Amino acid sequence: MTNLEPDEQSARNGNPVANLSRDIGEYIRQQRSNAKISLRQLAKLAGVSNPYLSQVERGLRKPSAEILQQIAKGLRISAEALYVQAGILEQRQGGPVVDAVLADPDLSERQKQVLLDVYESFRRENAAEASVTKSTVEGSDVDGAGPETRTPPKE
Amino acid sequence: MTNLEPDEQSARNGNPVANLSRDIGEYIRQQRSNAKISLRQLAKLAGVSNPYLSQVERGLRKPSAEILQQIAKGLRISAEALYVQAGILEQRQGGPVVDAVLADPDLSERQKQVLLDVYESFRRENAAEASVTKSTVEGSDVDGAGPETRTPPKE
DNA sequence: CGCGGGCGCTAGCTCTTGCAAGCGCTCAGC
DNA sequence: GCTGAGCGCTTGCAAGAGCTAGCGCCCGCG
Repeated sequence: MTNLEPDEQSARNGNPVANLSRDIGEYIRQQRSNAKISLRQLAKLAGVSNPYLSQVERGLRKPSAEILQQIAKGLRISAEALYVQAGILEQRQGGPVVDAVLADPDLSERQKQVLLDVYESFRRENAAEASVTKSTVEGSDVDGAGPETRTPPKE
Repeated sequence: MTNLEPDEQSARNGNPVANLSRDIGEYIRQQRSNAKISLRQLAKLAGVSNPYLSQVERGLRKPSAEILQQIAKGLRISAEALYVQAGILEQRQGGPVVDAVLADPDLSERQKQVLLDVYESFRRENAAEASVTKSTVEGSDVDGAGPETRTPPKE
C-alpha cells in the first residue's frame, strides 16, 4: 500500500476530502482485520448496519462522529483515533501515550523515561513480531509517528 | 441563566440527546456573545449560512463535526471544546496516561496491563515520598512538591 | 416620512447519511 | 444433491443536515 498507482497518487494530491474518507475506511478495515472479526460482527458490536459499515470501509459513505464513536466502541479502540483518521481531530505529535506520560505531573522525569522505555520496547517487540511475519527486515525503528505507520504490515 | 425554568428542567432530565443538542447551541451563542459579534458575522467568519447557525444555536439542528470545526474557527476557540459540548469527545476521566495506554492499538492487552502496573507503582512510590516530603516541608525534588497538591483532589 | 443597512428567523429545496430488505457466494453437514 | 449459516455487497427509502431566497423588525440618516 505504500506504492500507490499513479492515478491514485494524483487523486490523493487533488482531493484531500475524498482521501480522508478513504483513509478512515481503510483504517477501520485494518483495525477490524487486526481484531480478526468479520464485518457483520463489528457492525453488530458497533450497533450500525453491516451494509453501511461496508460502504464506510470502502469509502462510499462518510460516517458522522457519532457513528465513528460506535465503531470505535466495537473495535475497542479510542474514538479519538478514528476522529484523527477522519480528519476531525488533530493528531498529536508524539503520540497519545508519549504525550500523556510526559505531561503527567505525578511522575518524575526518571519515571517518565522508564515508562517510555518500557513502552518503546513493547512496541519494538510487537514490530519485530510483525516483521518476522512479513519478512526479516533488519534496521532502525522506522515508526515514530503513530498507529498509522502500522498499515504496511497488512501486506 | 443558571436558573432553569421548571419545564426546561424536566426536559433536560428526559431527553439527553436533545439536551446535548441544546447544550452546544447555547454554548455557541454564549461564546458568540462573549466575542461580541452578531450571528451573521459569525456565520460569515465560520463559512456557514446564518439561518443554519441560528437553528443550531436554538437547538433545532445538530451540526456535524465539520461544521463545529468551522464554527470553532470563526469563534477562534478550539474545535475540541465544541466537540466536548456536543458530546462527541469525552472529557478525560481515568487520566490521560491510563486512557492513552488502554487505547493504544500497538500494544497487547498484557502489555497494557504491565505498563499500567508500572505506572501505578510509580504513582504509589511518589505518593509515599510526597507524604515524607510534606512533613519536612522542604523537598529536594521541586517536582515532588508540585504534584502533591494535585494528587489528593483527583482521588 | 422613506430609505438603507443590519438584525435574526421561516420555508422550501437538494443532497447526504444510515437503515432495512434482500442478493449472490462460499463452506460445512447431512 | 439440498440446507443452513456465514460472508460482504446492492438497492431503495426516510430522515436529517445545510443551503438559498426571502421575510419582518429595528435603527439611523436625510
